[in-house]
Amino acid sequence: MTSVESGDEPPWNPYRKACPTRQLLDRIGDRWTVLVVGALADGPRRYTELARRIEGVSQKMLTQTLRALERDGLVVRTVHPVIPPRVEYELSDLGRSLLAPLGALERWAIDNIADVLAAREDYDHG
Amino acid sequence: MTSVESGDEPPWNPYRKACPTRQLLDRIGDRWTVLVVGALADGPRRYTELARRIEGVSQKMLTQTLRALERDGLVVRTVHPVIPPRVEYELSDLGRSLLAPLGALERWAIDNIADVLAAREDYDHG
DNA sequence: CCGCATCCAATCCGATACTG
DNA sequence: CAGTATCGGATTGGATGCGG
Repeated sequence: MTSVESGDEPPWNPYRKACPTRQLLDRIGDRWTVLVVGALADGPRRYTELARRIEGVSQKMLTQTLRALERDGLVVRTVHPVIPPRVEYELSDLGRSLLAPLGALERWAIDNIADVLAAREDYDHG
Repeated sequence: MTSVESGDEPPWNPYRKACPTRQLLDRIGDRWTVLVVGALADGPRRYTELARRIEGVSQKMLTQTLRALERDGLVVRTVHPVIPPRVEYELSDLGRSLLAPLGALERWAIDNIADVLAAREDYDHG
């Protein structure tokens, strides 16, 4: 239990649990968050639309992910009081501002996936 | 740069399991990968040095994360045959190229964490 | 149409003990 | 110093059924 943590470390130190980067990573780290944000990039979508568009997501995880995004102010949920219910989700300004860094990551993935797969092949066989 | 397509869908569709973005997210999605990469940003580090620097990581997870990064060609592991053993880890060129998009994400986190926390507060109390 | 509740299997991960 | 091996609690997440 030797605490290396000196009580006055800067809050952005990524090794502290309360740091922004850590919190963001905890949010986008899960399997679905980034996919949902991406699916909302083009504009508002209905619940069923998202479920159909994001291959493999279960109702449970889609709902859970949308709630978490809504809670963090990244997604706005609008309920239209009609029958049958119509619920639309769209990115907030904050949510849209996340698209740029996410896009950079996607760009990296596309540009470098071949190298990564090749390295994996080498590692497993060599 | 060869594509990894299988079937008729485009390889960059993030909803396909084999897509680069999905694979990258699976890699950086876990709790420790990004922290380890960050801890190696300044140069080579020894195993124990990393363990000490990354607060809260267990031996098991540190080793596991380093192996995964090595397998993907993002980290280079060098064993110096001396007693006691000396093992150094450092980012490869590929690994270093990941620092930019990761940095963009970190900047977003720092710039927007306050808004996220405020939204959370609203959601929980309102 | 939207989404919550429950069950349950799979996985993750920290703790602990041991090794060259 | 730099790991490996194993156990068990905690978490994740899919499947299913129900409710507004």
